[in-house]
Amino acid sequence: MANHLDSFFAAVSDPTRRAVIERLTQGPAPVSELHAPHDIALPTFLKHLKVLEASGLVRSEKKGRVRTVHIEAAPLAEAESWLNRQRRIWEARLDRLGALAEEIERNTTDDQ
Amino acid sequence: MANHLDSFFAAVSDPTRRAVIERLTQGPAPVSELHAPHDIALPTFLKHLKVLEASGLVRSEKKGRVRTVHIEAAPLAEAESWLNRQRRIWEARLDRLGALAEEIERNTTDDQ
DNA sequence: ATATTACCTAGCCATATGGCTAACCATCTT
DNA sequence: AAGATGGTTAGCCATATGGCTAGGTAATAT
Repeated sequence: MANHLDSFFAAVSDPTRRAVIERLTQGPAPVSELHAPHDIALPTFLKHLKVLEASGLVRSEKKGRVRTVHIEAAPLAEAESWLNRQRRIWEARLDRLGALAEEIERNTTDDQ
Repeated sequence: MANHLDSFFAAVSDPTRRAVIERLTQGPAPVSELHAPHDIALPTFLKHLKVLEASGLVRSEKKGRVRTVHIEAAPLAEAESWLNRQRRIWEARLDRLGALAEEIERNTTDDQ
């Protein structure tokens, strides 16, 4: 039952990891470059990368001594789709409520 | 710097809490009804509700002894927007890459 | 007046998370 | 061959998270 969404949303709930994602939308980058702007120790940063990779949001290959990381679009789209679905259901319900309110309004007016 | 997105994504990274959200898109509900389908103790469930409420995804009012919970749309839209933005940037980059590839293709063909 | 219902608080427990340092490869550079 | 660079592993620590039980309180139903 453990959903993709679990690990995706968890991955993206951390500001450091979101920053990495934002950087990676601009194109792939080696670990050291991704690490540079963040004021935390490298091993700590590597943990974040592992979380991202485990969630499927990111992949990486090592060539020589440098590991290059790139973003993976599918999980992003999946999460977006879930949010979109929820919002649409919610809005549809609001519409029905609106229609109901109008109807009540009409009836009430008729009755008077 | 602590972003709204932090607590939102964290809130939504748990399957129990996502289920609650899904239920609430259908309309408001009292705590006991929200709790019913989940096989966990009430106090545990209440913690989940607190997380949701702290993230701004949900609000509730108590009347008599029953507390009614309803969903709040704004944070949902905000998160969706972040995801959407990332995906669009990423896709735009792919398009540029595609154009570049085409151009290279053209030049290579011309040169031969 | 009592019992039931609906929720809340407190407190315990195990595991997960995000941070660190220290030490260790492995690959380039010089 | 030595040194510097880029990444990795191991292990420690504090706090957060998700679960539980036990024991409230306040409102309604009998």
